[in-house]
Amino acid sequence: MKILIVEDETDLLITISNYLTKENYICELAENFQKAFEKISIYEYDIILLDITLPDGNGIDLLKYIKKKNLKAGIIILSAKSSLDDKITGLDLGADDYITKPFQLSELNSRINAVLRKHHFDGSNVVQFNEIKVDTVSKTIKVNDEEIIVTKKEYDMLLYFILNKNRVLTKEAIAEHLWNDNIDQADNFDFIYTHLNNIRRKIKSKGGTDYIKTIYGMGYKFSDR
Amino acid sequence: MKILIVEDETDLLITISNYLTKENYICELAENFQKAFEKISIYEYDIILLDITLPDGNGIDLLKYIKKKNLKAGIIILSAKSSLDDKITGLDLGADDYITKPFQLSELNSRINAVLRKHHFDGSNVVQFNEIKVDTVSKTIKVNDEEIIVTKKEYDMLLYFILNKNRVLTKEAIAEHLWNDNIDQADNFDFIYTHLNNIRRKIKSKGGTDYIKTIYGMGYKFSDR
DNA sequence: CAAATTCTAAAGTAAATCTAAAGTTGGTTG
DNA sequence: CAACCAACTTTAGATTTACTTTAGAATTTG
Repeated sequence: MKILIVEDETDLLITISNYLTKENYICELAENFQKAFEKISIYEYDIILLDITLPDGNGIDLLKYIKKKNLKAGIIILSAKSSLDDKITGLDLGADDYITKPFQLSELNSRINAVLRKHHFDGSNVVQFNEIKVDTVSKTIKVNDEEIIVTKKEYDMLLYFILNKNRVLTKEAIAEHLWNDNIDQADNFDFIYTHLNNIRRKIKSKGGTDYIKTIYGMGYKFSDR
Repeated sequence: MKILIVEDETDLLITISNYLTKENYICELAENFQKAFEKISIYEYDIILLDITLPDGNGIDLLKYIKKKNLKAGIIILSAKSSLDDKITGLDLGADDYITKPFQLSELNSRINAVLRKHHFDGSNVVQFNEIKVDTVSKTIKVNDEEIIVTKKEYDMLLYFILNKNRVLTKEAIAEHLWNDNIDQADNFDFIYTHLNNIRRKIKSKGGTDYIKTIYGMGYKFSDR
């Protein structure tokens, strides 16, 4: 899961990023309006953490822009004061949750989980596709009710496939979602092959179907047919 | 075990905290409604000691909030007078016990123990997982009926694992539960490794099984399988 | 201040991730 | 349709990251 953190206090920005990275999220950082705007225009995120007060603009405007562009990201507002006005404005404009600084990182984490559940997982903790079940709390995967032991990257990749079933995903899209932007974009993405192969092997080992169809020259499609 | 003490008389607050810290509880303090509310929204506690009369609000409202959020903390009300009304209201709203000021600290301690026993330990003083027995009164641990000598941190950590068996606990979650909030969140939690290693070594020394499974990149899970 | 506990740091080990290269398949073109 | 190239698959192993273990420094406790 990929998160954009928009926050002008650099210390807090780094603290949040370190914590969420340890919790196995892919994090990208924006310390002002301008950078946040650029990133939002270019990349897709699952969650955006949005500080309202930025040195060069207002987070509310970013929120409006996100909603206008109809982006699928869940939005959690970070606000310095428990200002009821800001809170109401934010939630009215379509933010999914609101957290008042200072906050405990574990609290942020559980709110992120709640928003992800609501937004991307149809309200459940388990994302299922036929005989494959992904438990997003214990971060485990079962095939025909037998657990397969997967690494973080394998887990992320399989979840990304299932959440984007029936859509062709290019290697570039996969790389963009599973790695943050300090990876060299000009590189070839051959390392994806290795992870893909591991997932396919592990699913087959429990008698699962290989739903990951190779679309030659295009990418991959996770699908029944 | 982690305790939140909500009490506006600073002297009493400090006195209780000092005493309970010596009794090996992790204590956090809130001297008004606002702070207590913030802490309750953010952290998990095993016990909350709740003064009803606060300068900026009513403890009963906090109690309602705790019950509404369905928090697992046991609640003991501290009340200045033996006001029967407050007592009945508190217990009706789901408080677990009630103690009237002034009280003996040892009396408070035994009430805390009783609530913990009822709430977390299924009514018993001994929490058991196969060949491992934790006696929560004498705070001793037996493996195959032989005592292992553990330090406070080791005792707390093992009890936390057993009470959260079959759940993956991240290093962050462990740190949050076993240390109070003056620990620097940005830090790495490498010191956990040392305590963990000590627990594993001591359990093995009496022929016990190492139920603490390492989930690489995720955390630890105390489990049979 | 002596002893025990807790934390820090560093060396050792294991696992995950990435790289590279050999093998295979599919599509294109003469 | 045969030959070739590009894209994908698979495997081995190099690199990086995460965890384990140990020793000892710093802190707390009696």
